[in-house]
Order: sequence, then C-alpha cells, then structure tokens
Amino acid sequence: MTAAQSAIDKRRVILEAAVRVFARQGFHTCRVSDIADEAGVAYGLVYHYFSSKEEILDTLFLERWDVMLEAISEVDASSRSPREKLQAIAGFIVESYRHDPELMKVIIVEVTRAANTFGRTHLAKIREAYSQIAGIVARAQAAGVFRAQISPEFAALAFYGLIEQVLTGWIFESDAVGEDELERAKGLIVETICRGLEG
Amino acid sequence: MTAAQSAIDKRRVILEAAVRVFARQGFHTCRVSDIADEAGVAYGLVYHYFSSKEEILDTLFLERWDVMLEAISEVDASSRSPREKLQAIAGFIVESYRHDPELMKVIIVEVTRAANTFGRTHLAKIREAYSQIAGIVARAQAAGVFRAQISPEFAALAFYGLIEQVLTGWIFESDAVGEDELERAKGLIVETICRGLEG
Amino acid sequence: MTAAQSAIDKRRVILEAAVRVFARQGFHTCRVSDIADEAGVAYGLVYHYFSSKEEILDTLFLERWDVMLEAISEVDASSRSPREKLQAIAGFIVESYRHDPELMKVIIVEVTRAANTFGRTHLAKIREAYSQIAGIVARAQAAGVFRAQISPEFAALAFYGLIEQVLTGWIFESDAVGEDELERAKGLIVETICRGLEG
Amino acid sequence: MTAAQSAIDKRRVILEAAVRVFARQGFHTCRVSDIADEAGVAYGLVYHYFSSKEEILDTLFLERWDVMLEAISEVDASSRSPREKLQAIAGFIVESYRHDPELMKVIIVEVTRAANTFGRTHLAKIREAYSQIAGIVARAQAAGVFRAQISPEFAALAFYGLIEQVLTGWIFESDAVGEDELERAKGLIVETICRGLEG
DNA sequence: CATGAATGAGACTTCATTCAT
DNA sequence: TATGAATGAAGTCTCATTCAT
Repeated sequence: MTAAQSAIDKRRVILEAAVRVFARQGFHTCRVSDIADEAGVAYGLVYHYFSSKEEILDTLFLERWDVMLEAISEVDASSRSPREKLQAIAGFIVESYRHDPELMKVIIVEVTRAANTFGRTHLAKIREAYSQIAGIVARAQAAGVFRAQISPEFAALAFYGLIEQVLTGWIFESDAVGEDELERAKGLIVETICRGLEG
Repeated sequence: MTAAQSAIDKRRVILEAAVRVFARQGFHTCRVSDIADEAGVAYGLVYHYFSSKEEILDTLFLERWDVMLEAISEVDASSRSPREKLQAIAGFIVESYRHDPELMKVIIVEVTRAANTFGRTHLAKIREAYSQIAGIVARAQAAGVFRAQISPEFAALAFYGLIEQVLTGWIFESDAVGEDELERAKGLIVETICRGLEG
Repeated sequence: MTAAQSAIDKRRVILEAAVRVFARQGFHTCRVSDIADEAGVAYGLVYHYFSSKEEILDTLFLERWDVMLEAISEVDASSRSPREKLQAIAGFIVESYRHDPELMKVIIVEVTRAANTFGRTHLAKIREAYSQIAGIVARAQAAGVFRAQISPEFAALAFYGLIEQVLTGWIFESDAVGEDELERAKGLIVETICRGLEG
Repeated sequence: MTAAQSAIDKRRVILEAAVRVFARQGFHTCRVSDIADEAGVAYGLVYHYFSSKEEILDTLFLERWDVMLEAISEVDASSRSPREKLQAIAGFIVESYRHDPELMKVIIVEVTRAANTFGRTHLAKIREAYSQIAGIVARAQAAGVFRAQISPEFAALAFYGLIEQVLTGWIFESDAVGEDELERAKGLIVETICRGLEG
C-alpha cells in the first residue's frame, strides 16, 4: 500500500466513524473528539482531512446525494413507464436504507429534515432531486399517462415527502425494520402516490 | 388590570417573542437573552416563567399541537365523508400556517422535523395525530370507501408527510406564499392522497 | 394579639424556619425562597425583617452565642472549682445540643467551623468565649490547681476544640445520638482535658 | 523536556496555583479564571486536566491526606511508646503547616472544617485518620499505658480536634506564626492530651 | 502525516435583592 | 405588613479550532 492510499484510507475511516457517531449521538450533540475516538485516530487528524465538523457532514451528504441524483437520472433516461420510474426511485431509496441505515439516518435526520441548518445549506442540491422527479411527472402528464390536475412540482413534493416520512418512521421505531416490511413498502409508496387511497 | 393578569400577560409576551426569535434565528442559534430582548423584559424573567429555553419550545409546541389534535378529533366526530374529513384536516393545518406562519415554522422546523431532538421528546404526542388520521382511514376502509390495500398507518404517514413537505417548501421559499396558492393547496393535498397521480 | 406582636411573631417564624432550612440544606445551598416557603410567608417578607440572608444567620448565631457567653460568665462568677466550672460549661453546650440540635448544627457547621466566611466575621465574638475559658484556666493556675506548663490560651483552644469535634461527630453521625451518650460525654470531655489520656 | 513531562508540569502548575488562590480567596469565592490567571494558562486548560473546580480541591485534599495517612501508619508501625507516637503525629501535622501553610489552610478550612460540603464528601477518608489514632490509643489501653476510662474513639476526636483548633487559630491569626511557637506547640499538644490540665 | 495540549469565546442558568402594588 | 413579579450580574463549563512538536 502506498502512502497516498493510506491517507485516503484514513480519510475514509474518519468518514465512516462519523456516520456511526452522527447516527448514534446526532450532529450537534457529538464532539469532534467523539469522531476521532470512534475512528481510532488522534484529535487533530480530523482537521487534517476536514476543515470543520460541518465539512464532514457535508461530505457525507454530497457523496450520497450525488449517487441518488445519478440513480434518478439513469432511471429517468430509461425507457420505463412513469409509474415504473417512480417505483425504481422509491426502490433505490429503500435499498439505500436497507444497505446502510446509519448513513441514511444521518442524511435524513441531520440534513434533509434539519431544514433550518444543513437543509438550508443544501437546499439547491435537495431541490435537484425534486426537479428531476417533477420532470418525470411533467412528461407523464404531457403523454397523458398522469392527469394534469396536480402540478409536477406538487407531485414531486408529495412523492418525496411520503418516502421521507416512511423512512423517518423506521428510523425512530424502537424495533429494527423487517426485510419484508422494507420490500412491501417499495410497492405501497408508488401505489399510494399513483392511485391514491380511494383507488 | 390585576397583578395576576399582568403575570399571565408577561408570560404570553415572552412566548410570542420566542416564536419570532425561534422563527428568525432558530432554536439552537438564538440565545435566551435574544428572547428577553425581543419581549422587552429582563433576562431573569424568562426563567421566572420557564425553567429552560427548551420548556419554552415545549410549551409552544404542546399548546398548538393540542389545538390541532382537538381539531382532528372534532373533524373525526363529524358526519363528513372520509375524504371530506381529510380535506378538513388539511384545511385546518393550511389555515394555521396562513394565520401564524412563524409559529408553524417553529413547530415544524424545530420540533416535528427536528427528529433527533425535540421530535424525539414529543414523539408520542406527534404519533397521536398519526393515529387519529389512521383511524379515519381504517373506518373508511371498513366502510368500503377506501381500498384496503394500503394500511391505515401507512396512509396516515403519507398524508401527513405530504402536508409537512408542502409546508416546509413554503417555509423556505424566498417569496411569501400567495393566498391563492394556500387555497389551492388545500384541495390538491387531498386530491393527491385520495386519487393519486394517475387518477 | 396586637399588630406589633404579630410582627414579632413573623420574625420569629422566619428565624425558626431558617434554622430548619440551614440545618437541612446548608447556608450556601439554600435559597431565600426556601426559607420563605418553610416559614409559609411570601418571598419579600423575609427582606422586610432582615436585610440579607447573611443577617438571618448572624442573628441566629449572635442570639445563641450571647446566651452561651452569659452562661460561661455565670459559671465563672460562681464559687465552683476550676474543674467544676469546665464541667458546667461542657454540660451547658451539650445540653444546648440536646435541646435544639438543628440550631447547634447551624451555629457550628455554618459559623464557627466556616472559618473562612462567617467564622471570620464573628471571630471576635467567638474569641470572647475562648478568653473567658482561658481566664478560668489562668486563675486556676494562679491558684495552683492547674499546672502552669500549658498556657491558658492553649488550654482554651484545646477545651473548645475537643467539644466542637465531638459535636461535629454527632452532627454527621447517621444515627441520632442516644441520651446516655450525651450524658456520658459531659463527663468525658472534662475528664480528658483535665486528667489526660495517661491519667 | 518531553511533551509528556510538560503536560504533567502544567497540571502541577495549575494545582499549585489553585492552592494559592483557594488560600487567598476561598474556594467558593474564587473563580476558575482566577486559578487559570494565577497559573498563567488559558481558561480551558484547567478543564483539560480537571473536570471541575471541585475536582481540583478533591485532588489537593486526597494527595495531602494520603501522605498524612501514610505517615500515621508508619508511626503506628514503629516501636515507639504510645505517647511518642502521638507526639510524632502531632509533629508531622505541625511540620506540614510549617512547610506549606497555604495548602494546610486550604485542606482544613475548605475540606475538613467545611463539614457540610467537602468534609461530607471526604468523611470516610477523614475518619480513616481518626481510626488509626483510635487504634494507637486502644493498644495503649490494652497495654495498660493509657487508662481505659476514655474510649479510643473519643480520645481520637479529642486529639485531632485539639490539633485542628490550634492550626485554625494560627491560620486566622493576623500575624505569621513564629518558628518557636510552632516548635513549642508540638510538645504542648501531646502534653495536654496525655497529661491533662491538672497534670 | 500524526499527535493532543492549549486556547478562549460563548451561553445557560441561578438567585440575592428590589420594588410596585 | 405583605406579596411575588421583575431585575441583572456573575460564574461554570463546553468544545470547535489552532499549533507546536
């Protein structure tokens, strides 16, 4: 292993430690030293790789959010039906939670729902996701597959708000969420948003 | 004015000042002295009426949330159709925002979306609202008006998540929200949740 | 009962409440409002009768200490033998503790042993007691009843230090002190100081 | 000098500064910033080494008290006569005062005589000293060197109370205590407690 | 790269005391 | 006399960040 690789590794070790610490204690409650301890590195090293505690959270958010934006783009570019596209997006987010619940908890609880602090900072980035979803809806409406009564922007808010609320529910449920519940939710999200309660 | 009234007034003055300060600066960013200054009272008087900064926020939340829970109960007890009930609830919340946007901002941003701090504290209270909404859905399903595919709990999350996301959007929109947009949203919320995008 | 008597009573009620509160919580730890609550009077009334929290303690100490100084004077003026005089003084102090342990606790713990704060304030008054005792010893030495090797001032410190340590031991013993132990101590104090351990 | 040594030094510098500040202003009256200023270090460094102002006092007390307990143990283990043992203990304490009067002032005034606060915290530790002294007396009684009339526990209280009162007298005497007075006291303490005033 | 000692601004909370009624 | 609301100064502790080694 080269020295450069080691450096990259340490940076990654700190990021992964930060996920666990943020998930456990919350961004505001934890101290930088908690992250250093969890990573098993010295106090000051965190500041060698990141300029502030905030930058760590920013990095975690942006890395993951970009992955999601790309996933949404790919979905949108595919030849699926509108409903299948929403299905794929919901599925991707639920899978993200299944794969790394701690990271998703941090991103939702500390960023997208922390509307006044980090949410505000990343508002533009968050809205990119809404825009893409709105684009899917808009084209579905143009194609006559979705009705035009509900504006694409409103639809995007509704779709994303629903997903976020479901994830938040899981995050703060005392019990771990079962595999089958995760699987079922994927379908229900889209069923609800596309067909409604009255069905 | 009696002394007792004056006391109640000062307490109210502090609460209303806190709404403005929390809305403007955020709960964590503001200092207790900011609240005292905004209320035009001495520092210590805040602690005469409240045991901590947290208790002020708790008070604001509980006062307002109880009003909402009662409103939901009344709606539920009425003889409206399920859809009209959801319509009335969405309408009530939107009206709350129209009437006092700063208070609603504080409650949503600092409590219900601050999932890790105050949201956690008031989880049980917040879930009471979900439960009542779920009850409306459940009875609608039993009556065959709503389809049974989507569980009442999931439906409640979806309904409330949608509303919260719309309000959050308004809260962080740079422009003030127009009267007609508020009015239109009341209908769209229920239309979306009941009929879906495909409608 | 006249109005003037009522006023005197209230003052006394506050003093007696203060004894209980000081004994229970300590002078520094208790708040003026604790005293008011214990006395069943309004907050501000305490300041009607006393200019400060300190003055309450001063009053308690001076009232009781003057009684003791007078008792010592009377003993000294009597025609008893030196040893009987010391015996009478030790007996008086032990009886004071038996009669009102809370008041004695306050005076010892919060004043005479609080050497840096109130002890300092009342140093002169406390030394009056030492002086009187030293006088008894000095005259006993002049009369050849006590040996001259130990200076009267040193003897007074020894005598009073012994008594105070015994009382302090009782005060912080978890169990209440038995009647017979109190009675026995009266004799032991003087036996120890007059005859020594080697006897 | 290594970094580790430097760290230890700073901790010691703070402790020694605390002794001077506590002796001069008293524990409750001084501020943590006074200690930092006296030590010539930044405010926060005090909290780097100690978790609270209390812990500083605790450390000072325990360090010194343990030295004394050990000295008493050594004395007790020696082959001296009972009276010589008491003489050695009294001598050790008086020497402690001669060597570092400020530290002794802090320990007596702020801990052993602060019966309601730190004295209470360290009651068990303080009583260890009484117990050891009582042990010396008990064995002297068993050997027939001391008379059995006075219980060992009472004798220990008397002995320690006498010493503490003498030291307290010195501490609050306006003039510094002369070398010869210190020397003379060593003998008088034991002479008084062993032979009594009547001699 | 790595360490962790050192810095110091900042905020909450307490509570003795005053004063209008 | 009596009340208790109102005042505001003061002090502890936290912790992000810097820096010498």
